[in-house]
Amino acid sequence: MGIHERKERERERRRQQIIVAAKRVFSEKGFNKATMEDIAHEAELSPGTLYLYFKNKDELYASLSLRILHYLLIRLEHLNSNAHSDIESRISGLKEAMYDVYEFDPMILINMFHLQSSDTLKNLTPELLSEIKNLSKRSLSEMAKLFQEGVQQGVFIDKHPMAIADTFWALFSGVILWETSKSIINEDKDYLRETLEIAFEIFDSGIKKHPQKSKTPKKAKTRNRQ
Amino acid sequence: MGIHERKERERERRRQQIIVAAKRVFSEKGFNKATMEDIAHEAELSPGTLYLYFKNKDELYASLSLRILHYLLIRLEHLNSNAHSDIESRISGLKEAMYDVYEFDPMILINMFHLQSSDTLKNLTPELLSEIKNLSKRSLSEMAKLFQEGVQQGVFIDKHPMAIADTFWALFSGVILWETSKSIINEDKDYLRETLEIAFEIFDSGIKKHPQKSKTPKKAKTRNRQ
Amino acid sequence: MGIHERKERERERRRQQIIVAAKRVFSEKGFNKATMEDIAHEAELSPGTLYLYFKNKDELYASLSLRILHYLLIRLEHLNSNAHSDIESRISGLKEAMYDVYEFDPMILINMFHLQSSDTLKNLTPELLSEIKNLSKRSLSEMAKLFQEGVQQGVFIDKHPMAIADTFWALFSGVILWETSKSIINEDKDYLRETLEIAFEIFDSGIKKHPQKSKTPKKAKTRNRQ
Amino acid sequence: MGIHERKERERERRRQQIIVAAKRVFSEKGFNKATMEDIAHEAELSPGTLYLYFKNKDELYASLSLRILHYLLIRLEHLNSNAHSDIESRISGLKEAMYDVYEFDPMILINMFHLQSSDTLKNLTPELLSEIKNLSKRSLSEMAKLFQEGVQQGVFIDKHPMAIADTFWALFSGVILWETSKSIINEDKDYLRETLEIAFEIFDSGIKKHPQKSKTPKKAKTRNRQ
DNA sequence: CATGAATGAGAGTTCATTCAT
DNA sequence: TATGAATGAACTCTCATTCAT
Repeated sequence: MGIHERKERERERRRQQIIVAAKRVFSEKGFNKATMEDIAHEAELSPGTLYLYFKNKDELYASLSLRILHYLLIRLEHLNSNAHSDIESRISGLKEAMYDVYEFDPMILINMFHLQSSDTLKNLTPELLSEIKNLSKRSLSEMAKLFQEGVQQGVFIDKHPMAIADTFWALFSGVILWETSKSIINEDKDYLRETLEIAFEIFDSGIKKHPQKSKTPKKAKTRNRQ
Repeated sequence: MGIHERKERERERRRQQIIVAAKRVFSEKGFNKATMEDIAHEAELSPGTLYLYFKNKDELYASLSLRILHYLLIRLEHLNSNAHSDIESRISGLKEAMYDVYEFDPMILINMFHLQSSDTLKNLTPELLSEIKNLSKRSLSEMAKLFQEGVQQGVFIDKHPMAIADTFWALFSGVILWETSKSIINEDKDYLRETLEIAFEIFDSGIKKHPQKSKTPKKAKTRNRQ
Repeated sequence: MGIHERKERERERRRQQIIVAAKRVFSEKGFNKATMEDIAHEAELSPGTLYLYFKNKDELYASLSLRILHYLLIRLEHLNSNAHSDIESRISGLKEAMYDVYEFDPMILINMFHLQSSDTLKNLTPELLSEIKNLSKRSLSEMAKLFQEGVQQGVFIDKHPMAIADTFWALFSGVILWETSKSIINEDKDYLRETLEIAFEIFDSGIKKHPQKSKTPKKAKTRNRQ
Repeated sequence: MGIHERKERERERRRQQIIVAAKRVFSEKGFNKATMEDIAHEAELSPGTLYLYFKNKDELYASLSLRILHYLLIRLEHLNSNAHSDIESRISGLKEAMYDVYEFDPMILINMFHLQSSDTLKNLTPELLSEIKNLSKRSLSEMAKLFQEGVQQGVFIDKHPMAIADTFWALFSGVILWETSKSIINEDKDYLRETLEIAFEIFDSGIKKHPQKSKTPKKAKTRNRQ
């Protein structure tokens, strides 16, 4: 009993040890140029050992994303479980969660965005792939649930909540990738935080119903043009 | 003189021939698994010849982005040159331009977004890198110019136009990457177009000034600053 | 004393357990692709345990042959111990023994033929190697003994009995290897049995003295020529 | 024209250069322990170059057999083309051919016998595999043709010529493998030649019809069946 | 300018073997 | 004695790049 649990714990610790090393190496050398031997060396293990815990390099690479996806999901679930709070404060909770997800591990988050829409995705074990899919889907659903409430309350624009969630997620990932890209090129000040705030502000305002405007103003304007 | 120009033209034609081949191969095999030999074969040239026109694989890879960046810039400049049109229709022209940029070459556009924030960026010749930087910056500036007008006219929220442009670009790239990612995983219907439309709608509405709502407390704050 | 014997017996039982497992794995995966871990798993033991009973993989591999060599030797000794039977029926007993050796374990027999004239042979412990040598030699000697009788009785051709035994053994192994090879390539009907029978028939007839023929006909011919 | 032929010739020369090196390395290190790098080094080429001429190690390994199979086939065809000679002398020509095949390249011949009935066979390109199959089949057929004549003339026993050919080939390969094996183990005198001669003698005599002997009981039996 | 054969470093991965428990 | 996690050397094979022609 105890012995089995201890083994299990140690196994998990080793996995973490490897993941931590992989993160360091990936950050340092870039995701493509890091070798399994580098990671093994960083983890103070032998190359062969890595394969006892991860099927191959891609799986190790992808596993990095799992933790952050888990974290994201937990935060979002927590957000939805506190059902009492009003929509405004929950949206602001959502944004806070996103900041925290970014802080949780910037490198890995970016890595995860890269992972999406790359060939790597296709080489994963079905299990890992479906775990990633599942976590993503559930996280997006949690977001959608949140937006749905606003839509039902008539506060948000009348769009499919899932589409709003997709937009939100796309905006978040887009800002992070683009600002990271800029700071790599320019190596000067990092505008990530500011841009993210502005982006969220625009998004916030954009999903709200603005009675006399939005579509209506267009008509009004159009009328004016005549 | 004439002879020099002809040479120059032929040289440029060869480059294009290679770029076209590279695009085909990258689209087919995925960007990582395409080999220089594949590309040479597709271009009906020998591998060695590729190196007469591109310093290395990364440069060829990155060069693909240049064409699309050029196209983007031209569209945006054109948009701003027709200075008479009102802000609304110019924003809608901007969106149209983005759709066209996507249609221009989806694979390469995604590739370009990947290129951003990847190691590849660091291995480029300074010339190529600065050309990419330059084109990006100019495109973003063109967008900013457009938003700035709205801000000045008091139609758009009172944010730095460059930040709005960054947000817009981030949203655009984020939606494309995320929807592509979803369609790779699920292989079912592609929601790219729909999500992009909703995203733009939200963005549109979000950058507009909506006097009586939501931001009221912030306005208070703003007022205080004065 | 008793305790020592019991230990010895248990040790031997474990060895057999491993050998049985090894046989199964080798048959299934082919001799090269079977791993020590596969075998350990099949034997429901850990990889490390295998090394308590066999010095290394080659030794385990070679040990499989020992059993079949033992079996062969016993059969041959039995054949020679029943000294009363006539030469014809003993030869037919020999052939029967060979069939049975094949049936005893086809995979291992083929494996054994491969083992001969391979590098593996050189990596064995001197003990194991000499045991194999010894068993082979004794088996061949038993065969030779049998042929010798025929030679002494003037029924068989006047050749060194050991050479006849070598020929017999070579014929036997050659047919098995060649027919196996054919059936691997063609995957159609297996002619092993038929070819083996014909081969034995030819051999039978070939080692008999045929007074007026064989060498004599040549002389006859020669005479005719004169 | 000339340029193409020259290239072709040079390509063939390189192939031979590699094959020669492979032969040397295989002989020295044993077929399993020889590495591609060893072979490349021996051929004074780089490892990568080997893969320009052979798909993989197995194919290189198997290609060694092709030359000897070619040689065998040519010898046998030549034997059958001289149709005038009597059966006796043609059989003796066959034996001579076998000796020469052995002399042609002992190592490779043994290698070829090993190749048969091994997993390697299954990993070859279909082309190479079918070339090997084809050459083997044709060689065996040539032998069969030869035996068939003897059968038709009533000089040889009344068996299917293909079965006789199989037996002959099995005997030949069996003797070589067994005698090689013995000489590896004992490192004393090599009896290959002697055993091969005796084996052929026995085979010769064994396939002849010997009217009044040996088979008489069987004939009796046959008669009884009628 | 174009070729394409040759390069050779280096990658991911496997697996026989060891050894602390 | 048995374990099985860890080892790490060694393997095959790839491919961006070069250079003699």
